[in-house]
Amino acid sequence: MTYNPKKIEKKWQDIWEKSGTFAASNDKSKPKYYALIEFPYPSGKGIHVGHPRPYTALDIVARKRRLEGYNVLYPIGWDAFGLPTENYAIKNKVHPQKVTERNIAGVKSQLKALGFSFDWSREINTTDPDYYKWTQWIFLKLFEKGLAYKKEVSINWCTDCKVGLANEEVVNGVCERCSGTVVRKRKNQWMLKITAYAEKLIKDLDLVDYIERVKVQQKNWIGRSEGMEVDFGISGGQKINVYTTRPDTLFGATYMVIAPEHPLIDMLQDRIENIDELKAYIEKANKKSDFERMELIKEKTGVEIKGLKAVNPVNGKEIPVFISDYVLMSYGTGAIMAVPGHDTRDWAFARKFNLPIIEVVAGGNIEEEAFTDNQKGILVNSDFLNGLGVAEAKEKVSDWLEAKNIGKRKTNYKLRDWVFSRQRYWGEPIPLVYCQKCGWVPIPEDELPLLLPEVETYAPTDNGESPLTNLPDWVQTTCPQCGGEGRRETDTMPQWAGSSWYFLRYTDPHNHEALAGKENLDYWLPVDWYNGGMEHTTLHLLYSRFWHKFLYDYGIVPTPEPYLKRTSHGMILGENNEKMSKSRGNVVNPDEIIDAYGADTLRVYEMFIGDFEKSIPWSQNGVKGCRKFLERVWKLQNITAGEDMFSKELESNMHRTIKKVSEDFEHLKFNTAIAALMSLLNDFYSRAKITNGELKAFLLLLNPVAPHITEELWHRLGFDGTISEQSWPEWDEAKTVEEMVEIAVQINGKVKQKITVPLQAVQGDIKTALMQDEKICSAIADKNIIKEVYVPGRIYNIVVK
RNA sequence: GCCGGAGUGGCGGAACUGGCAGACGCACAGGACUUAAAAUCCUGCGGUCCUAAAAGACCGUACCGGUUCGAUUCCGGUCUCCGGCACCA
Repeated sequence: MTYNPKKIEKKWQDIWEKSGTFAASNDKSKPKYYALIEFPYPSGKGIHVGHPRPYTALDIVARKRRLEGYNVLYPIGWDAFGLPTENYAIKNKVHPQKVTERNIAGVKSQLKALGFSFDWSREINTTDPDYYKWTQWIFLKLFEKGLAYKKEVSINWCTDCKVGLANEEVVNGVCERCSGTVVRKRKNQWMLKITAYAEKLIKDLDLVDYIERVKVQQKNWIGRSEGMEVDFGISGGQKINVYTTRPDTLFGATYMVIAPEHPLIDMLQDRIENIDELKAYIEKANKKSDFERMELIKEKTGVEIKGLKAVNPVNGKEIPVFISDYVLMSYGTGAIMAVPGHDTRDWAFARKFNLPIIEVVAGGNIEEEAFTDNQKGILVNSDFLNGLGVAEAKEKVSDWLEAKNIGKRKTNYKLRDWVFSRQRYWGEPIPLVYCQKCGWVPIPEDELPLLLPEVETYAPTDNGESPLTNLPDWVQTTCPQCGGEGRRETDTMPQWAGSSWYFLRYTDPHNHEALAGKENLDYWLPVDWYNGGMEHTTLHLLYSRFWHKFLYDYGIVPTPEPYLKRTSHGMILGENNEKMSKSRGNVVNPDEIIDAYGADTLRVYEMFIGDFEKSIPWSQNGVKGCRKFLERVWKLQNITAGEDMFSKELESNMHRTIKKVSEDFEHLKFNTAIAALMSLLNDFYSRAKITNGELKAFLLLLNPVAPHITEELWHRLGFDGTISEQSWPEWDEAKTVEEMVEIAVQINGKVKQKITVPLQAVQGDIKTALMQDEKICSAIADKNIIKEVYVPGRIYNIVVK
């Protein structure tokens, strides 16, 4: 009779598994619901208590949906390529596949002990050739459409991992994974043209229900801006094309700046008088790492290009041209017109180099700082623009420039193409062959998957090439197109590849003919609810939306967006309020909590701990409190219960709680849902007797959070079947209110008395009652009533003087 | 610097659409049970003042001000913390 979670949890997990309780059905007549969590990386250290938080949240949603009659897909798999496994393999000389298998087994048993209602029959693994065959296949489709291309680019190079990194993987100028120094390195890399989808990736955010901060962060990352490209002529021929979002300030352009890498310098070097000085500056700028560049932000540097003058097209004035590394080659045209009066950076540069600062938008004090407000200002010193506001001036000057054919409107994005090559072993091989005659040629589809070959050492070569280059027999091949000599690509794909489409595979995980069958994709997509970490907003979430959009345009998937709804959870911190990590020694392992208190306790605690969207420190005492709650739930089997209805006394509380829990589960408010269940339980224990109907409803409401104990009690109380095959309780709105309500009586807004009145009472009734109340009468005795406010069911406020 | 989000008891946190601030839980204190402890159950628990006690009064949701019969909630300003971006023209 004592509550022994160890016994009952294992028991029900076995029953669920044997009877396939949570397997998604292929019966497509039922309405579907697709709930998704970010599939875990199988780490050798296993999971900590932070991982189950989002899994439990969507497990609640999935279980509730099943009780509501949906055919639910709640799948799980492994995002198993990646550096930690590879580094372990290098160090211990084990095949990463072996390491991966071992790690998966470990994490799998941890997850199984938590009793999630995953459909394990659809388990996938990104390192499984049957899976990565389709990752490679998608890459070939991208290549076919010209969205994958190889280019020598300056990439972020981690000197420790010896690997190229995407911009998204560089955090504060250092490597996201190992905190190693990141330098710029020129390398031939495969790139994916995510920029081709920049516009759609912003616009289609209107089609989806993502929490606002995710949308905002994605928009900022893509960084759309509208402006103009304008030509400035150069004395002696040639022109410089600049990009600006403030064409209205054209009359205030007093100099120009081009990026150190700008091709114009090479092109015009004969006409440049101080070419040596420029070259010295360029070399210095090149050598700066990103980190140094950031450090030096405050101090502007640059060199004037002697021998060249530019001409401002609106007024024909000659202005000097500089090179400076505050202008980036990778954005816009790599050249700017500088308007020191109305741009902070130009202002600082102009001050340092003693360049004229002209006010063309009145409203600030350009002696003190640049005036950048584009709402309030009025144009001055600007000929035909004088007197206009910034917005009108922009329009007018843009039309003027376009009419004269010296400028055109242009939209730019901060988003860059995705560096897709990694010089590492543990990733999907890129299925292309280089042929002298034919260039890059895809290997035939029927030869996919291109398997990762066996190698002796998994470490990259000293000059930073993939270890696959050490396999001449593998690298040497024939060109699939002409049959001549060919060399295989030795770079592999980044970890983000496999996770960019995994949710598609879940709909049909064993398909050998396609990444998933059309009828399955049509039925299951889009994902109805996807929960994941904020840290993936500009990485995985953006990448997978890009791939999905591409596949949509290709006609493979039925929806323009992969995920209908996206939410995000807060981290669970260590008890010392710091991020959980081995080095801080504050990691809590779920196994220990399950062993000491049970999986249901852990689940309840993680949902009750606080606001789901906020980070929160772990508290061992809080866990104990949740165990205590379940102990009290367990004792419900001793309580005397009668018929199947709700009793008169509890009726409105029952309906209110059903409503609250049902709604709270939909809005990530798991903490208040559980609080409501605790209150209801307290109410149960304050009664002499409760009914079976009340017991059943309570167990059903608690079931998604604490599935094992509720199954067991359902069984012990002799109710029919298992709880998992029941229906979610319904509430009657009319019955959620009490007949008698307590209202607060205020004098001048301060509560002086409380009275209980029928809900339907009108103001007159209450006034009559109040006039008989001693306290109220004495409080207003010698005063005049100025006003009375009655809010039915809430307050009655008497204003006196 | 820019863009988001947040500041409520000793702690985690509640509070509908402007309507009784502090639900629910933790910690703590007192009591019951016990040889004892644990567990369990009951009671109390924002602050200050007043009272023998009860009752009561005032203050209180980061800070300053405003709107309102009434503000944690709305408006203006300030401060602090967290997350993201960071020379993107």
